[in-house]
Amino acid sequence: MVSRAELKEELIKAGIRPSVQRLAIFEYVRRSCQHPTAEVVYEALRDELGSLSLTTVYNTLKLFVDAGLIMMLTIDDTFRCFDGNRSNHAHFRCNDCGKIIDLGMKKDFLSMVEGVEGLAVNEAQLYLKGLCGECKKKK
Amino acid sequence: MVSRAELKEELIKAGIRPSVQRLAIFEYVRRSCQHPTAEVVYEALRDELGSLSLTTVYNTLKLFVDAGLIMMLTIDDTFRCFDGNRSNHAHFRCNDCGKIIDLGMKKDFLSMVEGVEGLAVNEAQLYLKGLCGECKKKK
DNA sequence: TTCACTTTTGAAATCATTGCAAAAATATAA
DNA sequence: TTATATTTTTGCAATGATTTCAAAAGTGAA
Repeated sequence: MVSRAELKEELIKAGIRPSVQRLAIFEYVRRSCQHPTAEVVYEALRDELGSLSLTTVYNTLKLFVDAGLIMMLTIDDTFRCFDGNRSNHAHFRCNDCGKIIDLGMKKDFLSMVEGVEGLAVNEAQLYLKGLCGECKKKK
Repeated sequence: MVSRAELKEELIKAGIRPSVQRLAIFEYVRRSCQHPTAEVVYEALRDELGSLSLTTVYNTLKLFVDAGLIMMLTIDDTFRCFDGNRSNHAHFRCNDCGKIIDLGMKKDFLSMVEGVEGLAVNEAQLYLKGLCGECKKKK
């Protein structure tokens, strides 16, 4: 697991001062295997930090996204969630239980897209939707 | 171009009664080469129809999405827009001018994703973001 | 310590979307 | 046709995630 010191270093490298709140939020999102919303991050850290403002969580997550440290997912149109996993991966959302699953993705998947010449692509998100294994069985 | 009669037939086949509003909204989204929001559809059709409610536009677009007739895009996290193009395609959004561009996509792009076994995938959206040709030049 | 700058905070505002119940339109039955 | 049932549309109010804003707290430099 990535140490807190390494995460701190990473923030500094990105030109972000590692305040207590920022480091805690960064750590939480990076280590989470779920895909937390701002609200979830807030609920999880408010006690640990003694005090925390939801506004800070929103601002900080936006700061990280702009710096390219984490990703914002819009796979579910009713809420935004965040992903600290920086490997090349796709996302699957179950339409029944709402679960979001990470899926591996080959590096050259952009070769599947026609017409990218002339565009400067610097972010790619592949969203798959349907039924997960368990929900498929239930039906 | 698809005729109005064909569009009407398509609604009926999907089990949707082709009211005046529904047909107009369906026609608009299907024929648009842009990716209109509910608001844009509303502004475009309110005069043509004499009267129209924004609520109707929202309800109707949802109806079409649920029936699989059109797609809802969440590529821009600040608004939802709709796409009546039913070919297999990806979307690129320019971070500078906000333009959304359709890109062709090969049919077997799912072969690039690992771990889809066991999942029933029935929708896929590939979102690319970056700078379009014009905005790249400007910089 | 003082000063300038950055970060956090909470309350209020925003705004896209939805809920709801009445009105209008349309289909069905008699 | 007329009466009745069902579907669709409408406008307004409510919702709720996200942002704005200005004040308070924290931090680093001199």
